[in-house]
Amino acid sequence: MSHYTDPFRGEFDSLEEFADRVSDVLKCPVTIEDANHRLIAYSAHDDYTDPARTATIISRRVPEKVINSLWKQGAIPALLKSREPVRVPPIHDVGLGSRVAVSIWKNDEVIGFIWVLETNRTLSPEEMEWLKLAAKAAKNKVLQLYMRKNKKEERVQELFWKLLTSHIAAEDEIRAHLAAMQIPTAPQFAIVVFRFAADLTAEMERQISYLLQTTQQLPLLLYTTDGRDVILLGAPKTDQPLKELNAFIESFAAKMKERFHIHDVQCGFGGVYSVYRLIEKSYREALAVLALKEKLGDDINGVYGYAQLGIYQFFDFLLEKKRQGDWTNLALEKLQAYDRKHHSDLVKTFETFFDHNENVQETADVLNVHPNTLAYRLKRIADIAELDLNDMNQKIKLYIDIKLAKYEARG
Amino acid sequence: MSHYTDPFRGEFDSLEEFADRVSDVLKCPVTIEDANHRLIAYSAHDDYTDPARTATIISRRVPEKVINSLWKQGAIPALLKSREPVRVPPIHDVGLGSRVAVSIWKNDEVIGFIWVLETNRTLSPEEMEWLKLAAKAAKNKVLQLYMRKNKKEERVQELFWKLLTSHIAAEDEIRAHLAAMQIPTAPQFAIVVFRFAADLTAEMERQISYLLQTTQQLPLLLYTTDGRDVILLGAPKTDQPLKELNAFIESFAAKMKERFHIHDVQCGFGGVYSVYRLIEKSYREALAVLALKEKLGDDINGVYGYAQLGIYQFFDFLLEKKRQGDWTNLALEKLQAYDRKHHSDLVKTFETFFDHNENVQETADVLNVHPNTLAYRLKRIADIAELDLNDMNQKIKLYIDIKLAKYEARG
DNA sequence: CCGGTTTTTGTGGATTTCCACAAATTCAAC
DNA sequence: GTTGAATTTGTGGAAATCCACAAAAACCGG
Repeated sequence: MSHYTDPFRGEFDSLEEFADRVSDVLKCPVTIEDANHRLIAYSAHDDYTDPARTATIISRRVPEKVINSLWKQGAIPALLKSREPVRVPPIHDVGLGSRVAVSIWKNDEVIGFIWVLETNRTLSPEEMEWLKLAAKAAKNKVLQLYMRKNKKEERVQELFWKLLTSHIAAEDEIRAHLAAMQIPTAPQFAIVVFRFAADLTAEMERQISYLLQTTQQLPLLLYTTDGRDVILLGAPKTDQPLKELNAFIESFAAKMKERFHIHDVQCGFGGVYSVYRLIEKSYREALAVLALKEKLGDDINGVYGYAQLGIYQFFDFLLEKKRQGDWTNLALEKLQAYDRKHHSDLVKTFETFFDHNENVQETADVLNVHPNTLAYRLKRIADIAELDLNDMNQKIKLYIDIKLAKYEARG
Repeated sequence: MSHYTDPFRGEFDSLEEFADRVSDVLKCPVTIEDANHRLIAYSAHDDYTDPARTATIISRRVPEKVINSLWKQGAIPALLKSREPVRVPPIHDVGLGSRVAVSIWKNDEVIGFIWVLETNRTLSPEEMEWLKLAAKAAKNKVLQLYMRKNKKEERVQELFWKLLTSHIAAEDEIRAHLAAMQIPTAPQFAIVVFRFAADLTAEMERQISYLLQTTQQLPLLLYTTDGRDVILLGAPKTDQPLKELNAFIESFAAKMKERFHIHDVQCGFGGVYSVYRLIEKSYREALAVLALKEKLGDDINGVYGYAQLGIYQFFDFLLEKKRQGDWTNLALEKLQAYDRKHHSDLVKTFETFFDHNENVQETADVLNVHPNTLAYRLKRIADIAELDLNDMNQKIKLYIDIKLAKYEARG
């Protein structure tokens, strides 16, 4: 291949025009995506496209399950490593026909992809080389798009921070701002905060941003970072927002781990509200979850939502009162005294029992004792602490005091 | 009987001497008690006494069960009504032989009793008249005793109020004061407060005092009144002080009702402590129980001890926070919204379920529904409120918030 | 009034709890 | 060490819970 045969020389008005040109040259449908698999342009006059391409064009982004399978299959990792074109065999599960892709680079960074759908032909090695040229030719156009986006992004971030810090009080004004920036309104939303082990590097930010952009589980309205935190405004769309948020977090964490080998991610989210004025509150609550996780560790493992913190929501408050003095639980003190004297584990037994929803079997398993042993200990606890095991109220108080004591010891 | 045959004329050095005299005249063992059945004097040279009398002399008070049976049998009510001697047939259950008694009066008030044990003879009508004379003759001596007691009583009350209001801080000083007044120290104690419907009348005070003095279930170290409150310093003697206190209260209230027809008695007691400095705290806690009872009514029926208040202990505190704002429970709000819209009772269902210790059967009975209905509703609650029914923590939070809402509505 | 949804009640069976009692084991104090 | 008390484990049967599924009843919007 000699340089004077480059078919992508010259100027193109738009990336659409460019896509059509590539399509003409290779005689295949062509799609151009940005680094986050959002559709930038696609060739128009194509006779055949597979379901995956159709879905991509309709929703202006690559469906998440397609992205997932391309990660699993290895195509995306390969494209992120090398400038060479990659051929992907058909993946029928997700409606992918056979295709060839190449990544678009700027310096050491991938800023987009060109996908060529091999409808009823296979690209020759020479055509593969042409594709590489196409990727180089696309670079500047894609970059321009980036610049424009970044400028807008900056303004959006500024707005987001104003919302997070309650700088705009009037609901109408907030709505006006959001509309001006083309940010859709949502009937309900919550702030989600991911906290990483260390301050975010540019590399990590790119990876996180990539994951967030490609995730379609939870609509994300806004996004920013702060030190080691990533802050999101998520907008659950079902009437079970907590479940949705939890699922999103789990899957995000899992993907961070398996795709980028980043393990140490904590997460919390605040209350789900429908008034934008409460964004700041949701943010505070998300931070409260993270602060509690730091302290309580195991006790609230797997809990991300402020709403699911349960009694821990007001622990700081109770602790304050406890420190003021006049907060005693004689029952607990007696149990502790007994434990100390007889090297027993009554307090822990009770705590575990409640941690496991008063389920005898489960608790006995966790403690490695016979269920009857557990029953015996509970009766013993009732005697020693003068606790009526049929009185939920008293049991709750003891449980809270046990947790509070732990909390106090740490906090 | 002519007046010049009165065998109890003249002076007696002491009540003991007087008792001996009566015993000589009637040829029977004689016991003199004050209005509260405390032993004042008894005749010495008796050949035979029944177990009840022995016990009375040993412990310097009439055993409670003897008093109880004399109330039931009717002797004491009769003695309180009339100045005539009363004959009591043997009550073997409590070791009482046949005896005759007469009350000692001052104006319209009974200030003591003379008991004559009919060992192996029966008093003749004439002797019965002599007994009446004996009662009259005893009056002044008994009164003197009262005066002395009252003076001491005043000083003791003053001390008690100092303790209740934390006017003496040093433990040693408190002990010294108590010792100076012959008040025994106790390893543990708590303040008990009975609150009546209206300010106490002299009449009621006498009745209450009577009951307290004759009660031997719970050792009472100190006693005073304040408006409609009766304040006690009780000293439980077992290692299950709460049970002891509860039993005492139940029995006190029952006796107030059946003997004096006083129904409207509320009661609360504070924490059980072993340091006198904490008397004031226990008092505050007892008052807190009463205040909560006023507000919560049914919710803490049958609860008297501060320790058994459970979560209500910190309800005032939480309410304060709630009123400051930023206290929301979306789960509860959703349930309430659902209830309003569908005229259902999900919130009440959950509350009742927890009130009854998560017992399905019991709750279903109380709500008059099929157990499966309850199960269905709970599942519904879990869906609507996005509540994990296996997570005690979340359930507790919801329960607290439900109670808190009720509490707020009232308080 | 209809048709569909929600709610209540019913049935049956596997599993779990509850309870009382007994045997085995551990612990502590003398 | 021995002894007695406290603790753990075991057994068995009655009762309760859990679960899935189905029929009946109540409710609601058009």
